[in-house]
Order: sequence, then structure tokens, then C-alpha cells
Amino acid sequence: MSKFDLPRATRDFLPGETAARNLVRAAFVQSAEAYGFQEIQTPIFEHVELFSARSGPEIKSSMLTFHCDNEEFALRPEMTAPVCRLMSSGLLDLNHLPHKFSYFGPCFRYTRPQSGRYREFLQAGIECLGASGPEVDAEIIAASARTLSSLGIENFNLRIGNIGIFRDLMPDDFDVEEWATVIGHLDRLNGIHEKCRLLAERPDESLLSDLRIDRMELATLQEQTEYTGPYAIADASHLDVTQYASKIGAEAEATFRRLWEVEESIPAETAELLIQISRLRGPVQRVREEAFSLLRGSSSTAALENLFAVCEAVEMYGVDNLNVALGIARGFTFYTSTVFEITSGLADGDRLYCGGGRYDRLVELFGGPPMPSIGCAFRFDTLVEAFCNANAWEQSRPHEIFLLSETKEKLHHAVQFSEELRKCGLRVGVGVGKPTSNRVSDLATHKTDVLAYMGASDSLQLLYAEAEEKAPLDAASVSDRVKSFRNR
RNA sequence: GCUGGCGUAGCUCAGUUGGUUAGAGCGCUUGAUUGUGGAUCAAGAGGUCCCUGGUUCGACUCCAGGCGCCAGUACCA
Repeated sequence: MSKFDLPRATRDFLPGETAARNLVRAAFVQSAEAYGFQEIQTPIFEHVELFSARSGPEIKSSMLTFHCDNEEFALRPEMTAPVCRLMSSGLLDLNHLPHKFSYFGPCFRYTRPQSGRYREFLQAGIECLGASGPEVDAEIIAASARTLSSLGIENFNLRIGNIGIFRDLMPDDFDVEEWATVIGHLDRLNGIHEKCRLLAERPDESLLSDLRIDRMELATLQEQTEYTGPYAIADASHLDVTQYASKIGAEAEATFRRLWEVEESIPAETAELLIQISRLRGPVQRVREEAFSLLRGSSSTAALENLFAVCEAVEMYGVDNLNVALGIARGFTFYTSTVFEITSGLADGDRLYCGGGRYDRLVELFGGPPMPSIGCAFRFDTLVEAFCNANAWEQSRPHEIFLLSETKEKLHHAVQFSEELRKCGLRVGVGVGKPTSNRVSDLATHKTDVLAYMGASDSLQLLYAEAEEKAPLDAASVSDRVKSFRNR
């Protein structure tokens, strides 16, 4: 029972977990590098103003902040703002764009604990700053998908959308706040559609209770907007399970349609179009036809063409599991066109591995030059978990060989020899004892692959799991023996 | 912020409809035994039953408040 507790919503990682996390990190950095994304590092804390620039001062309450010398700092809650700051810092050569960066590091948010949400978490991502075009988007998307493959995670779902399709349908005088609200609604609608789709494929109690909560909230929204119509939830308060998947989607659509007309002054036909668009989802070829016939003559055709150009470019990389999902909104106002998500697929509850999109005006917002950019971030913890599930991951013992000296007087021989073995690249432990006691067998089980007993003679007795042999006191040959044991 | 669950040995947890001395498995310590991937046997240590107050002859148990943890929800730049 320790005198000190962990700060709320933080974690310790033991050697096995840490090793797995380091492997995932290494795989991430390596596959990013394979596409030319070079790793950068920025400070773990910055001036508070950097992070409130985009989101307003009230965001301060969800950051970990501190004062020093009359300055106020915040532990970074995200990596995008520092990267954009870097772009406008003058350190970078802006004549040779784009800059392709990867980043990896701890971020901090002062949030209520919730499963999978911690106050310190790792964020990993890649960004391509200063370039636009479908090929650029496709490269980011393909690189993200390859990162998952390189971790042995193969059964993922890739969904690509384009937020510009919605944006271009909005009235010209639509301001940022209204846009944020509508994006929130679209995101919500998409989520409900997604859950309904999952529920239709496999009954699941937790999905069902999620949807019940969604439905209650829809009912509240309907009440606020005085909705009356065929999908009034109050009129059909009870649904049996089989109706959930089929009916809630329509109820949600009706609710948001009404909401957009009443509270956002969106014309009825535009609201209808938003609903229709958000439904479109599936393989590229099929959705292409539906989407173009739906949006023919609208102001969104350019964004739509861009979306399918991105999909074509992604397909060149040979990425499977590609779907178009026009309903993806990703919940952030700063995305300007391409948005995408990679999830775990149905079997694992469709958990988010990675999400990102194009943000062509963000660098400017941070005081930099105009710079069309795209980036994405990984859910590192989800990635680690999936990695451990996908691979027969076993924690290694701290030592590959442990030298046991017969007596304390002879220990210096063992220590000297251990140093020679370490030069050969082995992980080596040293101790005193006979290879017979309980303590020693415990050691053998938990702490080392091979136990080596240095008795009276000038040779070593190597004790493996199910065999033993003599070996000369020669670092190179012992090292070879141990390594061949490890590899078999 | 809101809703629910939980808090007993180092760990995972049982238990007590309120009653003498607080339970198990694993782990730990010591010894014996077996030359070898780790057992077997014997003994032992280890507890403010989260805290504070209340009810009671008596509270780990019931009640109230607090703290902590977990899950869901709002939020999530």
C-alpha cells in the first residue's frame, strides 16, 4: 500500500507494456519514414495562447497549465498547433514545399477519466504541409493504412469522405459557429447510422443501450423544435429490438432535418440534400454513381470529383477495404475537404485507429503563410491493443544469459566475463549461488533465457529449458550458443 | 457536470440476514526434498475490512456524509 497515489487518469506502464508500446512506436516511425515523413519534436509545454488561438480562451480549463515568472504555460493538449507554429516560425525553408513531418509524443488534457481516456496520452501523427491535390491526400491515407499493416493489423476499414461537399451546400453567410453546430449534427447522424448498421449485422447489448440513449436525446431535440410527424419519438416510445436498427436512423434524419430548418435556417431542400448525402456509403464504384446523380448541378460537384480522385489515387497503392462514406464529418470545423477514418471493422466494434483530413487554412490561423495541408493522428493506445491482439506478443526476460558464480570470491571472474558478453550484444545478469536452490530455478524461470554456472573449472555450464551443455569461457562462442538457443 | 457499480492481506476476490479469534487462491519468508524452466512437503509473516460521524449492548456488515477507483453519458481544440 503506497503512501502516494497516481494522479487521476494517469498510468504506469510495466516492462512488458512498455516494450509493446515501443515496438508500435518504432513501426509507426519507420512506416512514416518509408513515405518520406521525417520525425520532428516540439516542446512538451508552450504558451497558453498557442492552444487557445484556435479554440478560444475557455479551452484553458481543459488544459494542464502552470505559471512561471509571470508567464502562463500549458502542457500541450495536441500536436497540430505546435506543428503549425513551427511552420510559421521562420525555421523552415518555405521555398521547397511540401514539408512532410511525423510526430510522436505525450499530450495532456485535463478531462474527466473515462475508459480509454487519460490525462496523459501519446499522440502520433503525420502531416504534409504546403501541398494539395488528390495524390497528396492519397499518400497520407496510404501511409496510414500501411502503418497498420506493418503492425500486423490487417482487418481494418478505411472510409474516405469530403467535408467540402456539405460545406459548399451551405448558405454564403453561414458563420463558423453555425457550421460547427451542423458539423456536430452530421457527426452525430453518421454515428447513429453507423451503430444501426452494426446492430443490423450483429445484435449487441451495449450498442443497443447506446442507441437507446441516442434516441432519448433525439426525443429531447424533437421536443425543442416542436417536431410533429411520422417519426415523432413520443408517439412510438417503445420499439422492440428488431425495430431499433431500422427505425432510429429515420427518426434521427427527421430530427436533424427539422433542427436545421428551425434553428439554422437551412432551406428545406438543402436539409434534405444533407440527409441524402450522409446516407451514401459503400464501395467506390457504387457510391460514385449515386453521389453524382444526387448532386448533379449542385455547388458540391467539385468537392465530389475531388473525393473520387482521392479514392482512385489511394487504390493505386493497392490499399484494400476502401469505402466511401460521405457522412463523415469528424466533428472539427478546421477540416476543409478530404476527411478519412480507419477503424477496426465490425468484429472488434469498429474502434477508431486513425483519423484525419485536409485543413487548408489552419497554418494561416496560426500566423503562418497560406499553406494547404493534410494530416492525421493515430489513437496510440488502441493501436497498441490491436497490435498485442494481432501478434503472439510475449514479454522477453530481462537477461538472455545469467552468470552464476559459485562463490563470492570468484564473482569478479563472472563480472569480467559478463562485460565481454555484453560487448557481443547480449543482455547479461550476474549473481552468486549454486544452480540447485529454489531461488536459482526461480531466477531461471523469470529472469533469464539461459542460466550459466561458473563452477570450479574454467568452463561454463549452460542450463537451458530442457538441456544442458559445457561451453568454453569464450565470449564469442557463448554468445553464438545463446543466440542460437533464442532463435530456435 | 450527470448516472450507476465498487472499496476486505502484496495481487485477485469470497464472506458476514449485525455477534467471540477475519477467509481462500496466488505471491512472499524460512526450512526440507528433487540437479534443472518449477514442482512437492512443512512451517511462518502479513489486515485501521477506505475515512468520518450516526443507530446499536455490540458495526467490517445497517444509515448519512466524505474520499478514492471503475464503467456509462455530456464534453473532447
